[in-house]
Amino acid sequence: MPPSLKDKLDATRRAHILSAAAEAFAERGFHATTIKEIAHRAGVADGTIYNTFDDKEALLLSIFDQLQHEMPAPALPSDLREVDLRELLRLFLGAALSGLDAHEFRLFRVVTSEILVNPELGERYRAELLAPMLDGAASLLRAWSAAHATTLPHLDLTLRAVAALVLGLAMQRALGDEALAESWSQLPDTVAEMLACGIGGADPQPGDASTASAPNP
Amino acid sequence: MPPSLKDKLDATRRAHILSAAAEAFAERGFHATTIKEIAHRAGVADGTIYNTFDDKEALLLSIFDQLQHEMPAPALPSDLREVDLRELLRLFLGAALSGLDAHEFRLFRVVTSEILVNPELGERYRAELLAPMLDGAASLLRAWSAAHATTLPHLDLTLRAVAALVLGLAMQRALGDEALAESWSQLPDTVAEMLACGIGGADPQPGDASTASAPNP
Amino acid sequence: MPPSLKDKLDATRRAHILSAAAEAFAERGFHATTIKEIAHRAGVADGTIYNTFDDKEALLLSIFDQLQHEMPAPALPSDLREVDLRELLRLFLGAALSGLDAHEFRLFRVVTSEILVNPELGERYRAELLAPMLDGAASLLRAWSAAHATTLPHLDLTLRAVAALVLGLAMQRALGDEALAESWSQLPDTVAEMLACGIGGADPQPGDASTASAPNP
Amino acid sequence: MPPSLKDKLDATRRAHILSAAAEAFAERGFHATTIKEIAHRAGVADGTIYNTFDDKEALLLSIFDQLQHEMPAPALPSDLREVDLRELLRLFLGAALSGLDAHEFRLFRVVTSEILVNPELGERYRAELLAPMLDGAASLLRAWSAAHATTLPHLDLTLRAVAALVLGLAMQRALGDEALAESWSQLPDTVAEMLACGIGGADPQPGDASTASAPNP
DNA sequence: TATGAATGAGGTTTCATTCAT
DNA sequence: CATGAATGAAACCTCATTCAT
Repeated sequence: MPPSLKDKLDATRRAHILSAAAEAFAERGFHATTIKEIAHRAGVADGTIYNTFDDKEALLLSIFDQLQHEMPAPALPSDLREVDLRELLRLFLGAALSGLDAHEFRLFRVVTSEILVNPELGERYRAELLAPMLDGAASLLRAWSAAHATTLPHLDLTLRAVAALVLGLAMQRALGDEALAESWSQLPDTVAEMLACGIGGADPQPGDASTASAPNP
Repeated sequence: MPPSLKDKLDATRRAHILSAAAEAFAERGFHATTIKEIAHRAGVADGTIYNTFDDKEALLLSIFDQLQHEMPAPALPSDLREVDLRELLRLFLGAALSGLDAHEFRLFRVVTSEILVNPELGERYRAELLAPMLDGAASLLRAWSAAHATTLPHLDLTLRAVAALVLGLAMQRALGDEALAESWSQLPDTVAEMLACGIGGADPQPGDASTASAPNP
Repeated sequence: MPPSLKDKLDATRRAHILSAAAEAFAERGFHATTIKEIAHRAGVADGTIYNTFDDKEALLLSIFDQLQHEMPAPALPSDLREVDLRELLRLFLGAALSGLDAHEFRLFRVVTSEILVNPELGERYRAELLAPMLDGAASLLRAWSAAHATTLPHLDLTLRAVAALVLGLAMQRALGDEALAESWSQLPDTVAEMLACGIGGADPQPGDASTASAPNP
Repeated sequence: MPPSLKDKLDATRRAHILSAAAEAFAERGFHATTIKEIAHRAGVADGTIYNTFDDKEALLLSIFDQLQHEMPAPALPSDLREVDLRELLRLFLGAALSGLDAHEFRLFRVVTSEILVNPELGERYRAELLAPMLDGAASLLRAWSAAHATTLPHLDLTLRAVAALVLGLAMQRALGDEALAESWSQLPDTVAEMLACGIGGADPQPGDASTASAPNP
């Protein structure tokens, strides 16, 4: 059965209110934002919000869902043998960091802030975002290892370190680090190099034979 | 002039209340914790808290101050030529991660949560914790580079990546990652290796100073 | 555009709450009256009051506004040559004193009490009540002087003295002077005579032998 | 038994605290002034005040007492035949108005404000200040009437009108009327003339009793 | 007697949520 | 289904007063 008109109206209303809520939360934080303010931004009455959402907290959870679904997946080649480790990391980091960038970190800030303090949201964050990401990355790395007939030591910690990099960079930027903001788009490349080759390691990318790469001879 | 009795009593009372507040905040978050609850935990009346602290927010700021002052500095050798990059990173990460560990991440969680949403606290965090840490690390790395007659590319980004690792690992652990909790004490070593030599890089430990450089002899 | 239903409901609610507040203030004074008590008297919840009024102080200011708008103006003949000074004063005092009487001095007491101590209200009192009254009286007396081809010395002080009489009589009555309460309606006449003719001065109203005066037969 | 040292110390302490309270009340009003502030101004601890005064309200009552005792009595000639009505009024008004002036109306404001709203204080004001003043003035006027072999009509209302003038002028000045402030010292004379001779009446001074009367022959 | 920290009742105000219209 | 006024619990904070030192 295709979505009825009612369904479509519902979805539109939902999205409309959610967007108003997101804006408000982003500007003033979750606790400082009142339902009245969200309703005003959305151009509806206070009560109307409660027809669509159970709670003020439900708004935050929905925003969280949205964030989660909008997270882009890295665009990987079908044959992992085509990419070296550095490239793999670059693609992975690129997807993660650009996903955050899209929202200008405003929502990241609000959601992260609540995650740390609201057990329910915290658990969902771990179960629905962090764990799948780590799992995905884990199988990706394993597949890559297999394709390249090599082994990566400390796989678990490595994964967490990569996730930590993403989280930590996002936090620093969310806190107003301007240097990061400016070089955000170059980060995947630079950080991938650093991770793949070690700090101070390897000459930069172009025509570099020494690195882990030695891509497609 | 030595601290008078009054000073000592003041300090004790302060610490007592602050500790109650920290506990309460850690358990329930800043916003969900009421003054009444803190007072109850501290075994004093509501009003008593206001004899020592201006505000509920002042409690949080004081906890922040405490965290800041308790942060250990890395124990470095006087001659940087004695350590290779990996060891340097290990010492640095060790200090940072153990500093966080001491508080079981409860306060880290509360403070970080507010940092993201409270502009005043956010700015202080950046100015008083993050920036000094980055600056300290920057001069450390520069001194090390000089001592080893080498150059580290992307110094700024490298620093931020290291800070990101610390922050990001702390966040993951604060969110309940048990694997991280268990291997927390080994992290400095493993992550330092990873950073110095690259993922999948270099053989473990063996007192290798040349490290990541010359990866494929 | 005629007042909408909403406007009318708003006005009714406003008046209802204001009346409860006025009663409560009148009985217990501004500071001793709690919002809870006003709400109880009005038969609404505490919060409801804040939908209509910003503040506890806003209630007082609104009562003040009401007092101000309800002040009656003296009913003067179109041709001032028709009245002598005594009659002019009588009409003026009559308007002022009956205006106060209407409220049984309960509100006068509360408002006056705060006026003396609350700079904002004090200033408004002076600018919106006292000054216009003095100005109005001043032009009235000037017009009367012109119409009667005479001059009144000390015009400013005279005006202030008349205002003082009104204020002072109101205060004494507000403080519970029963003699004043009983003879309130005769005050305009008697005081006008006193002012126009001097204490112990002049025969009663023209051609009237009956009055109390007839001093030294 | 002469006052012991203890009595003297007590009195000094009392006066000291009272003066601090008066200052504070005058600046900020009774309700806005805290015991802490009074104690600070007096250079003592909060608790010390309670060794001398029962209550915060007792401070106000004591200030009231002080005001009352400091009120100067008019300096009358022993033989009332020497003064005409105008001079009598001048002396009376002079005493009352200069008594108020001495305190710059600051205390008048605070005390009056509370009088209107605090039943106990209101009653004391009427019984201890207003009534004696009216009684004194009444017997004075009666004595004067007898001495001059004349009768004053409306004696009660006249008295209240005179008291009203004093109160009302004080209130206007307390509310910031600058014209009044400037001409304060001339008021007794001008107002006495006005009262004795009628508004617009009589030529200045010369002991003229015929006055304003006979305005329209 | 002076001190001033502790007390805790009580005040104002906010705001998520409900529900009659 | 939208509305938005009403609700009232609950929060933060103040401050007169007490009392151990």
